[in-house]
Amino acid sequence: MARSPGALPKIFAGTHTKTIDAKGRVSVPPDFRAQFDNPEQGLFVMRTVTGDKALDVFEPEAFSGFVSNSEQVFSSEAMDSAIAIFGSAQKLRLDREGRIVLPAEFTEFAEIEDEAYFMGLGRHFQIWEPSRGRAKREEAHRKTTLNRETISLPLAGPGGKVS
Amino acid sequence: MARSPGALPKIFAGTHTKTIDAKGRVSVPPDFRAQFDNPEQGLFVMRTVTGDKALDVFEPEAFSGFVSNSEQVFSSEAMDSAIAIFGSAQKLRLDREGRIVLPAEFTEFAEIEDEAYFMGLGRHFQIWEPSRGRAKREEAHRKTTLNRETISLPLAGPGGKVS
DNA sequence: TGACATCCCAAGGAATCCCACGTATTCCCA
DNA sequence: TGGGAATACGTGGGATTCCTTGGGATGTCA
Repeated sequence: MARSPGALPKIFAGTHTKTIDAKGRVSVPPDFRAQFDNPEQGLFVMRTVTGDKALDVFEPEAFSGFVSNSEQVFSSEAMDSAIAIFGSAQKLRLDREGRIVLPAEFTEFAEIEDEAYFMGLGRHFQIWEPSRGRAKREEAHRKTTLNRETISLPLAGPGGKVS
Repeated sequence: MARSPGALPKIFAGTHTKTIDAKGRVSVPPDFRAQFDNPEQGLFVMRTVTGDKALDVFEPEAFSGFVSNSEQVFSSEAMDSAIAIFGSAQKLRLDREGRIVLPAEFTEFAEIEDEAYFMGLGRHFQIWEPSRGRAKREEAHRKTTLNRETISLPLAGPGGKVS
């Protein structure tokens, strides 16, 4: 779905805490839903590979970017990343109210119980157990403050648009 | 089979454990079946060549890609690959309920008994003996977490290279 | 003709979808 | 600036669909 020229790229930003009901359903934050190109095509959820107990969530279009990189079916290295990515990912559909059901596999991995913490990360977002997610956010803010001189943040202005 | 421009590529993702009944039948996960272009054309199953005790499963369309890659019939290397791939591959049909019967040759190779562990890998998927498959997945996740800095994960999203 | 494999049909269970209500927020107008 | 109304959001439950599992019937090969 090509964006019209000049339009702003989608951005997932901010954090939202949502409760999980008895059936395991969670409302995806409206702010995030508004960014989806095709809400009816669902979302891909996977366990992060950063060592955190969190879940990465992508739109299908973004997630499909992983496919091209794993063409070499018979290389063990490519196999490992393919298993880590696709083996742990699942496509979730949203109901009419914009809710998803997190499979037990994911809630167990992220140690999520009755609340989910949504955290926007620009092109995609994550889901955390609330206290863990909040702690991560504070820590990241502290680290970035300390290292601000050495890391390069592409804070380019409106001129630096995405390809 | 050219996909219409802009359409999303099919993706096999996630893992599913399925029981094998007394007749040797296994339900292919609905998530996977939904991806098939032509379910009535069956699937190609082969033993992996990665050293794992697992089975690779392809759609006919994807599997036919191996044919062009093995044109040089008279090189001994190509011969070996051709034998490894086509010699061990078998076409399986799905019944009306989406079940397949795994020939003894395959269940013996993968040491599968009464349960099959389906693991999506993007363009195709694999079948494992459950405990072995789960272990593989955990190991792959661990390795990928450790090596995430050196391997290229296109976390950039759609803006990255596919304009 | 017998044994085996494959196909077809039926029923139970579980997950999903859809609809309706209560609440909170926002927008508009006085 | 305050109040009222309309909209959007969250929540819960009921109904429907899908999936799984098992068994029987048909066709095939030895």
